[in-house]
Order: sequence, then C-alpha cells, then structure tokens
Amino acid sequence: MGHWHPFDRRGYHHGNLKEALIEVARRFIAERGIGGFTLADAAKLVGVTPAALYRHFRGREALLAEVAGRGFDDLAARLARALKGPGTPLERFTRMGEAYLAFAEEEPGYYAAMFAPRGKEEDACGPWGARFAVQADGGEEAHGAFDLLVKALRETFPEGFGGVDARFIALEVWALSHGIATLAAAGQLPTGPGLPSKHELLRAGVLALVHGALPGRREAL
Amino acid sequence: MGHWHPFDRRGYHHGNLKEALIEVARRFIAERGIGGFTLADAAKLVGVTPAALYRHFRGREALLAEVAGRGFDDLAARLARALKGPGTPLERFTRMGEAYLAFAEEEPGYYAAMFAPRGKEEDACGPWGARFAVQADGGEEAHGAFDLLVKALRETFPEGFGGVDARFIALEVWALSHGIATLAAAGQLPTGPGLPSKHELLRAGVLALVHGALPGRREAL
DNA sequence: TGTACATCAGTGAACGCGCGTTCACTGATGTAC
DNA sequence: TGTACATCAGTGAACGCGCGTTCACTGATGTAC
Repeated sequence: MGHWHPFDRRGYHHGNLKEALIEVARRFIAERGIGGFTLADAAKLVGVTPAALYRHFRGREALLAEVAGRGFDDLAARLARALKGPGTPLERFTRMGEAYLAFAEEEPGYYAAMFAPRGKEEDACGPWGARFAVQADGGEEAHGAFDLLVKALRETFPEGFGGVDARFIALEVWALSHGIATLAAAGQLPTGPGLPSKHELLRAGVLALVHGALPGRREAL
Repeated sequence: MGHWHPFDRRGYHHGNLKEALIEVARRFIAERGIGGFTLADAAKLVGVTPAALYRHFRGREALLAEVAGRGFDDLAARLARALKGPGTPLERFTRMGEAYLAFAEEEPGYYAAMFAPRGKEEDACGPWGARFAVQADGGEEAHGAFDLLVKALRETFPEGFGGVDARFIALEVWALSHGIATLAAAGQLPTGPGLPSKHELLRAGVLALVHGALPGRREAL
C-alpha cells in the first residue's frame, strides 16, 4: 500500500505494465549492464509473459529508447532543481555539477541507456537531440539538460567569457562531467591517499574550465 | 605480399591464429561494438573452426581481455611517441592530447574493449591497473599511459602546480579527454556553425585545466 | 637419410541454452441500447 | 438494470536462430636415434 510497486498485479490485466517494464528495465540495466538486459527476464520479473511486452513496445530497442528518454527527462529535472535552489549563482552552478554526478551514480541504469552506443538506428534521442536541443542562441526557454547548463553559465557569469560562446564552455563542462562519471562507473578512477574524489575532481575542474575562459585570463600561455 | 595478412593461411596449421584472432576481434568490435562481437564470426573470418580458438584463449572473455591489453599498450606507445618528439614541453604536451583523441578515433575497437564495463571478473587490467600503474610518486620509470601523462605534466610545468599533485591535474586531463572521446564516438558531440571540434575542445580545455591550477591563479573565485 | 614417435594445432559434429519474436487464442473491460 | 458486442491486454506454445563451449578425432610438424 502507499507506493505503487511494479510487481503488483491484480487480476488478468496488469494495469501498469508499460510503466512496470520501464521501471524493471532501469533496475536491470543498472545491475547487469545494457548487454545483460533481456526481455525474458524483465517480463518474468513483472509476472507477465514475454509476449505481453509487444502490446506496449515495438520490441527490445523501443523499450531501451524509452528508458533512455526517461533518463534524459530525469536528468534535466534534477539539473533544473539544482539551478532553481537558493544560493549565489556560483553556488547553484556548482550544485549542478554535483547533481550530474549524483544522477550518474544513483541511476546507472538510466545513464547506461542514455549513453550506450546506440545501434544503427537514427539517434532520435540523445543529449543534443530532441530532448536536449542545442539552441541556436539564447532567448527561448531552455528545456533540455544541455540548455539548462548553458543557461546556468550565462546566469553565473553575466559578464560573459570574453567573446567565447557559453555553449563552448558548456561542452567542456559536460565532457568533463561525462568523463568523470563514466570512469567512476567503470571503476577506473583510482582512489588512494592523496588522490581526489570524483566530486573534488569535478568541482576543481569546472572552476578551472570557467576560470580559464574568463576575460583577462586568455592572454597567458 | 610484404605485409602479413590475418586471413592468410597456408595449410592445415594456421601459424598465426592467435594474432589473427586478436586482429580480427579489434576490427570487429570497431564495426559492431563489443556486444556485437561473436567468436563464431571471428573464427569464420580467419578461416578456422570456432573450436580452434580454444587452443589459444580460455574463452571469449580472455580474448577480449587480450584485445584490451593490446589497446593499452598501443595507447601508451602513442603517448610516449608524442611526448618524445620535438618542440617545447608545452607543444609536446598538447600533442599528447591530440594523440589520445587520435587513438580513440582510429582504434575504436581497442578503445571500446579497454573501457567497456568489464564483467564481474577482476579488473586485472585497466587504465590504472597493471599496465597503467599509478605511481605513488615520481622517481621510477613511467610505463603506463597514465604515468606518461603525469611525467609530461611535470616536464612541461617544472615549477609545479602550487602544491597540487600533478596526478590530480593528470586525472582532470584524462577525464576530459575520455569524456570528449566517448561523446564523439557515440555521435553525441554536437557539431554546427560556431561549435568547436573535439580537438579545439580538448586543447582549450586542457589549457584551462592546467592554467587554472598554476601558482598565483588559485586565489580568485 | 630414413623411420618411429610425441607433440601440437587444427577439425567437425554436436550440445544445451536462451534469446527476440510471431501467432491464434482467450479472459476482462467498457460501452450502446 | 440487463444483455450484446467491440475492444483491448493478456496467454501459452512454438519458431528459428545463433551463440559459447565440449569432445573425440586427425592431420601436420618436429625430434631422437
């Protein structure tokens, strides 16, 4: 009672099968990776025949794409929340970085689905695709996660970046975040005395990236 | 003639089966991804029964691990070459970044094998593992790719980083490189008018990361 | 140089498995009258 | 309120497939004498 549970089932009709499958796929991918995810096990977990899946999805790939889409939405929501919170622009911007790492850590299923090298199909969705659209320039409302990042940069550093496009900086920050998140997820970030946590790594790196592009800093080197 | 070709075969015994399998696996993974790689197809490509593979590898995972190992060796060799070339330390350091991106782009098979989320097995090899060992501190010879990066940083900026461990900076640079390389490989780096290439992205980012940590720069922000 | 033999790297057939997907079906639900 | 019917979301059995792996085997190679 209270929370709805994906394994609940009352009667012949499941009633929430689509949502349940997405939910189970997310957990599944988180545990075994995207290659280890099978329709058969997912169906068994929600207590349904594998064939029932085809009432809601065209097939395996469609399910994965939907999971990825949910992931992009969730990420954008988290980033938006971090950006809207209290504090100075710089604090909020820093919090966005934390939110990104937290998302990658807490939702490895989503993250893997989002950034897994998609098959041959069209990349109808992706960080810079429909749900993430890169704006030509500012003005319109920012929907996707990437646009949120650009918006945050413009708010945090209203003086600009000495003629450098904020989207340039945003890409740098994104690439660094993604690199740290994936190395950490793969267990390939070394830990040990004197070595930084991924959070320290991201915070210092983001500051350096922004800092390095700030006006009056570009003449050196 | 001249170059040895993995599909060559003279007689009952192949003679180069192990090397041929590694070579074919590399190309295969590059084209279809690590999940699309199968022993059956690999064996067929080199003109051999699938069972023959087991004379040289314990199984599929062992072959993949060997491919990853070759990749780490190749990457280290490329980075070492870039570092040993002519030019100022800064030029050589910048060239290491280029070499990294070039490796990821030219050897997607290696790259995927190296950084694919390994199964449950021990990560006996990895960027910071046996072939990549992170030195406790300087002194000993640098064998792995990561150590080469640290060494290059120390050579390029002998004045140090204001008390910050060079390995810290190296991790930042590595994470950024990895992030850019993987986003680019997945086709998730947006391109368009006014947006930078991955090479511009890496060069500017690395400079900012190094710059931001240089002495006399850490008081601002 | 020739023969016997050990060693090694292949063969080819077979295995068990589990996958994604299809199909005709049936049970449950909702709506019209 | 009750009945007939259309719609929908499941079932369950079956499919073809291709995978990784095994096994007893055999052809080729190299070495001892």
